[in-house]
Amino acid sequence: MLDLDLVRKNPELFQTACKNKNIKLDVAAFLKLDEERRALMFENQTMQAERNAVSKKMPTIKDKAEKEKVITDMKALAEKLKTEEMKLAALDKEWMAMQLQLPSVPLASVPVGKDDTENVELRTHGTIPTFAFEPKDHVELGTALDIIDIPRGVKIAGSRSYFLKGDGARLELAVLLFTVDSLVKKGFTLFTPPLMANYAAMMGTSYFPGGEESAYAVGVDREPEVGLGEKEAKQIESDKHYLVGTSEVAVASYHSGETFKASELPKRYAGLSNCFRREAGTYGKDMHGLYRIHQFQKVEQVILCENDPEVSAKLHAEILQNAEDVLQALGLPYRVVAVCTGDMGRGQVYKNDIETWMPSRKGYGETHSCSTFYEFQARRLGIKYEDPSTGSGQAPTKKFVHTLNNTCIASPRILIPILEIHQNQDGSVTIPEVLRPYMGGQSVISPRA
RNA sequence: GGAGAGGUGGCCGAGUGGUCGAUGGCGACAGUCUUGAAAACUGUUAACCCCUUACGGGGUUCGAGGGUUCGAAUCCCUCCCUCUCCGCCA
Repeated sequence: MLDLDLVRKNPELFQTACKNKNIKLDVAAFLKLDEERRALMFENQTMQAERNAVSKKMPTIKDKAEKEKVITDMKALAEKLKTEEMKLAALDKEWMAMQLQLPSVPLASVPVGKDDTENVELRTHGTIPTFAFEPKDHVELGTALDIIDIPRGVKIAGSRSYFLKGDGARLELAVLLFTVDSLVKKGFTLFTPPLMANYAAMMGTSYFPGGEESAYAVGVDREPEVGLGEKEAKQIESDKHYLVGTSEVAVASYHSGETFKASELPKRYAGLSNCFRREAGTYGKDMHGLYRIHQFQKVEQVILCENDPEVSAKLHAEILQNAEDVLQALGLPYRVVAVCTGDMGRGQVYKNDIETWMPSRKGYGETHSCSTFYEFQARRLGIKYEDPSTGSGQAPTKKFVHTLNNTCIASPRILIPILEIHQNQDGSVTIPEVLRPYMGGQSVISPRA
């Protein structure tokens, strides 16, 4: 939820943000509803005030006849209040649904565009490799090396599933651990968070409403046991949890409802987790290999900081650099793009993607996503801090923190460029030097004899 | 899975139908005293929302949601969560 006062005073600002972010919302219609709601609230509160006043007097009324009359009157009032409250509840529901659609306003520097084709390249790093031989793609390489097994993954878990095997699984762990260590050295606190989250966390991080189709829901009726019939498992509404698509959901929610002292900020957090994505609506897209799959592992950076655009901008640059440091250490060429309005989320005010060169795609593929939210998530999550700049004497003003997050590494997608770029003519893959300590000193993955 | 206990303000903990947003304690903040500190004493200490330019007024919140009632922290129902013991288990 946004600062509604801001929306009320600058409707056109938010209408433009809706347009640029491809969000279908009539801000004027929302504000009209907002006004109706407030008017009805005022009416109801006036009735409630009367009821309360009379209730307070009630014990002092001794006269029987008078008491009878008051009770009769109050009965009528209670009746009326009840119907009005039902009206308000209906209005509230509609209001909340619209309110959650409201986007944050992108910074002025964000390019306006309709989708990822209109993202703007900011800079590139590294040299795009050329091969003296016909390079293989990661699936060919991985299959020949017996480190990736997609057909059997599909056999067990359906399309977009895979096994990493042997040195492939070890390579993944090595990349993750190397990344974790690099962040820990920079002062980040590592988390292994819950992989299941409730609605509040999904909503608080602004994945819901809107992203329900992308998340797996768990909390199923156990009755239709396997083998007893193909009756569809029913989801128990009250017991429902969602498999997280990123540890950001849990890590950013970690402090929900809490208030920091300013001296405790910023928080530099890193989450290591499996990530689950239904990839609904991507049928037929990126079907080859390990690019777009349902389950992966990711090291995510999450920052909570003061409500100051300069501070969060600085931290945005910092976590972007952290990811770049990892890519550079792995010897992977990449580029950084400014994500345009149409390709950014509802809550984000600024976003960069890092795209890593993938020979088999003959282009850059998205591997990282670095977002600044300002207070959008913090408002939903209720994360505040005491602003020290409050004049001395009285209670400090509480402000919402700014939140940011960025991928530091996501696997197996990152294995695509690692395998493809570091492949050798004989089908072996040279392990990047920084990963070797995590693989017992091994320097190359070779075909088995 | 079986049995039991419990969820009240920043924390602890009273409160079982009515002037209760809630006694008391702790903590925090401010002041008095003190060279300073401690102690002692005094005072102030919730969040969110609505009306109002403001002063101020009002509403909601005692795990959540429903119900009974003129009136609910208190009675009834459902759910969620926490804790203890037993069982099972990585």
